[in-house]
Amino acid sequence: MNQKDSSITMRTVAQRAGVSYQTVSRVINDAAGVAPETRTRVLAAMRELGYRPSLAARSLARNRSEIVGLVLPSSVEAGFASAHLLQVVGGVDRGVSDNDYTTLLSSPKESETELSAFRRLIRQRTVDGVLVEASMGEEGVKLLVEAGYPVTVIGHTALDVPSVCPDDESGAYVAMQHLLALGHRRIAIVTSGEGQGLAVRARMAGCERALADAGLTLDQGLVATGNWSIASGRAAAEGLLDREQPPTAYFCFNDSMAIGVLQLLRERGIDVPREVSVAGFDDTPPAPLLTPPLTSVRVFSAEQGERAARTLIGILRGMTRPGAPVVLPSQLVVRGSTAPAHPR
Amino acid sequence: MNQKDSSITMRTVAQRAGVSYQTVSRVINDAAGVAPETRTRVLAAMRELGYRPSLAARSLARNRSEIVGLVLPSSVEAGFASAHLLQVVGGVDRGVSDNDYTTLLSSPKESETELSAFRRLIRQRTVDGVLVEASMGEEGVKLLVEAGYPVTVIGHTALDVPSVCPDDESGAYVAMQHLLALGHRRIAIVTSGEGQGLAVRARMAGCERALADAGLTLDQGLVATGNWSIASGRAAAEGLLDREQPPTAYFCFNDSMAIGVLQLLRERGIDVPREVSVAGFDDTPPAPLLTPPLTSVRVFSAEQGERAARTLIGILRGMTRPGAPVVLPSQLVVRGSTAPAHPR
DNA sequence: CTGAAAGCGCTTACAG
DNA sequence: CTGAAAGCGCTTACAG
Repeated sequence: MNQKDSSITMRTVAQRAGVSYQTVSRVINDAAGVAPETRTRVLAAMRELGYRPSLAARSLARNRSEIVGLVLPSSVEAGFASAHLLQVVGGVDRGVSDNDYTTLLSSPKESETELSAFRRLIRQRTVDGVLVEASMGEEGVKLLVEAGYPVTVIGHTALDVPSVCPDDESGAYVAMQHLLALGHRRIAIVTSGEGQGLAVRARMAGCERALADAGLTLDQGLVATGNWSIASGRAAAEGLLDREQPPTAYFCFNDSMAIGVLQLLRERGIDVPREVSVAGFDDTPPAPLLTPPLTSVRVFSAEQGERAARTLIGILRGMTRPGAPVVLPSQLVVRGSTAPAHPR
Repeated sequence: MNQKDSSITMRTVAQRAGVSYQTVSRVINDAAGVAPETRTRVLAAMRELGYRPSLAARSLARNRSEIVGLVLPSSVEAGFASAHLLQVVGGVDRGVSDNDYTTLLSSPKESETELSAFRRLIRQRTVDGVLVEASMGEEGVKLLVEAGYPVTVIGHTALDVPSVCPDDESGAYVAMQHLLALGHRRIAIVTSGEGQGLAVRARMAGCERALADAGLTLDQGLVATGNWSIASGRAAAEGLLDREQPPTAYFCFNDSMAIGVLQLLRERGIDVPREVSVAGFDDTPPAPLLTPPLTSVRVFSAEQGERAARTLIGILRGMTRPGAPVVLPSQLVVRGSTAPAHPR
């Protein structure tokens, strides 16, 4: 039997319960003013018939769908980011479905610009609001806002829309403090010039605060700029090793660049962590598997997604006012790649 | 201006174009029998007004939504699988949106059973068909089929539903052949007893075929059974090392177990690949980063998702008959963890 | 080739 | 507390 298009509608239920179908609607929507006895009868009829309301009809009548869009970068070249993105997806879906909403996916087609994912969502008119992963950029967010959609960003944004982001500043602060506490004084910072500008700035601020707390200031000569890739981490290390006084520790703003640093140090015969310490950021799945296992800053991606979903739905329901960014704590995971500074 | 609930409906467009709104409908649906001149006028009106049809209304009237569901395991503990799953998501979304469908996500809430993801989808009645990732199991697929939904499985299934799966048999065959060609004769196989039964069987069959081609047969004493985890890989290696004639190579049915094997061999001071070779399966992101980089069998997850999406939509459109499983080729990626057998 | 009618399955005021 | 009416924005036969 094909239950799917079984024409068990509100009418069927109403007949069986001996009421009008409007009353069935009331029961479904928990509207006040239904006699308890009637309600019971209707609920029984619904159960017996296996009635399931049509979302399409409901959406049409109410002018909302209880579906939220989720815009993500295309996964094709996600690489390491995959763990983060998938956690975000999982967290979002949890937050969304716990609130009896549903998640509609939208990522850009390869053949099109990144904005296509946003345009498709707008064109379809099927979602009530949209969650946007920060690396999708801000143009699309603007389009959504102009089109009248409530939006929540998962990650950092400079726009005036609600967002849920990790505490990059204190994550970097704690990592830097860790290296300082191990006695390191020449700590290289491997940052990136591409994308994620706000996160980079926050991390840098955390570094400077830790240095300041230790009575030090940032030595620009120890700052190298990569592009998040392993290769750029290698290049950064290569440049820094040429210094008269090479660093005794490297703090990289993501794990990939830390991996590049580790690779180059190994090739140069420099032992980590005995001679030099290395720390990363993001705590990606490979981190614990490297040789040595990588000390890194963990961000809670699933929690970010879930909080963002709850925030958005709160706004959709008129229960929350859009407010300041929600900042979730990050956490330093200490592993074998960091150790006390080599006594000179 | 809030474009979202702008009441630009078919009526508005019709007025502007000076036709009835049914004619607008015809134009939108590319129905035959509209005067070219009229069509042009309607299209112009649509563009000028920025008209976007309501998916909800259309779904209600046509009794289909052009939305497909995607059921995935919850990502909370996905770990390495995350790369595979995210690739699947990306591939699915590509295949789906290229066909002007949309992807609705459904993964089980933590608090509920795995079946909840399926039940929610069925209850909501909002999708036309469903894509199911194989690790979700077969119970849910049965529920969907009973409820009348066309289903396509991404991965292996014993059920009689369309599916798209990797060629595990030939992947394992090629990996085994690679080890044999390197001169290995005592090759341990580290398999798993949990889940993925069909994939395991296919991989085992591939191993046996490679052995047979080399005039050998499978030595059951060299088969160890883990549970996909790193720890179980370690345990497997530990057991095998105790043999009088320990293996000279390990072929593990996933990368995690291969990582466990690598870890244990290192602790025992056994050099990979000089003394012993190790190969994995799945080619997860950490594989190239290990010490030594891991030889592994790559499966094309994004392609699986995309093909599955196209298959399902073909069926929904009545253009494809559900047929035999689509089998996508796998590929051996040779890296530093495999080398010629140590001459005795 | 185009218009008028009926209906998809709900919700939302409006009476009573 | 419950029913009858109108409408959400489309599609689908049915006339002409």
